[in-house]
Amino acid sequence: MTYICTMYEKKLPVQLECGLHLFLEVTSGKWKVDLIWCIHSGIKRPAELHRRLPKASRRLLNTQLKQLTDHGIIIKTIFEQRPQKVEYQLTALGDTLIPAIETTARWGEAHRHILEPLILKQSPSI
Amino acid sequence: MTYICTMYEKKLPVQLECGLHLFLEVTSGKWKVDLIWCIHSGIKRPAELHRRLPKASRRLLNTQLKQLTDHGIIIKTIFEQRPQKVEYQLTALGDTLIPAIETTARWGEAHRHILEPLILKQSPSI
DNA sequence: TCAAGTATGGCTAAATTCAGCCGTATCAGA
DNA sequence: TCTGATACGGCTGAATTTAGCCATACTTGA
Repeated sequence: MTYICTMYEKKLPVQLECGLHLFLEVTSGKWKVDLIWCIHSGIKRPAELHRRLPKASRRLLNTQLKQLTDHGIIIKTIFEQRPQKVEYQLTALGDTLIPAIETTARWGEAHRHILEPLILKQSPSI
Repeated sequence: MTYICTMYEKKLPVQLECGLHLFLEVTSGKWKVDLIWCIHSGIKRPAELHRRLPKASRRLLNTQLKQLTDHGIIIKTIFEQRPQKVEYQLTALGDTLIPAIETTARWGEAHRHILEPLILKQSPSI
């Protein structure tokens, strides 16, 4: 078995019946939505994205940027100048994702006062 | 360390800055959206839900139903008759989730023709 | 009594995602 | 030449989620 770039060959089938599964397949990943949002906001370069999301490891950001690229959400442009320069931007498909993200984000904000304590409870002790 | 019901005590902090993280925190889970949708459609009892989602193990369905309950999305009613009977239904909060789910599902369906081949590619071989 | 339906959870291992260390390469400026 | 900036990915192990086997307890009907 040969892997590229720490990518994992899926052994269990992916669920794609419902459109929402497609949405989750694209957006699930610790920093993916943040990356989409940053790029949408004009933050284009890898180092710049990492400065904006300092809690993420550069390693994982690269991995997820690669996945978003593979899923057609963003596009990577490599400027073959010296020194090398890279920029990401949303594709047309990525642009269509923005309103959907805004909808779910508004839902979360509207119910944050209820959700936050419930999520943080997570009953760790007995 | 004592756990209940195979629940896992989280060791890494949860991200809740953005409202979308709240949405994902609630909906991420292999069968959660399906469960929400089935319950929304009037399928209320555990065995009935399992028949509708035969590819899911009853074990995992129970776990995710418990999490949805803990997050205030559904409510569990136990009828103390013989034999015991259980019914789930959406809470008021759960009801508000439906339009958000519909939005993302519509996004997925609208772009399925592009997304599906890209997701299935997942370059497993070199 | 035996099967089959209801409901539930303990347990182990597999699958998957994430964290973090370290190494590579190129280029600019002190 | 040393430092720091750009960019990238191999590798290991921890954290987390999911799969699947098996056991429990109750009730109804054959």
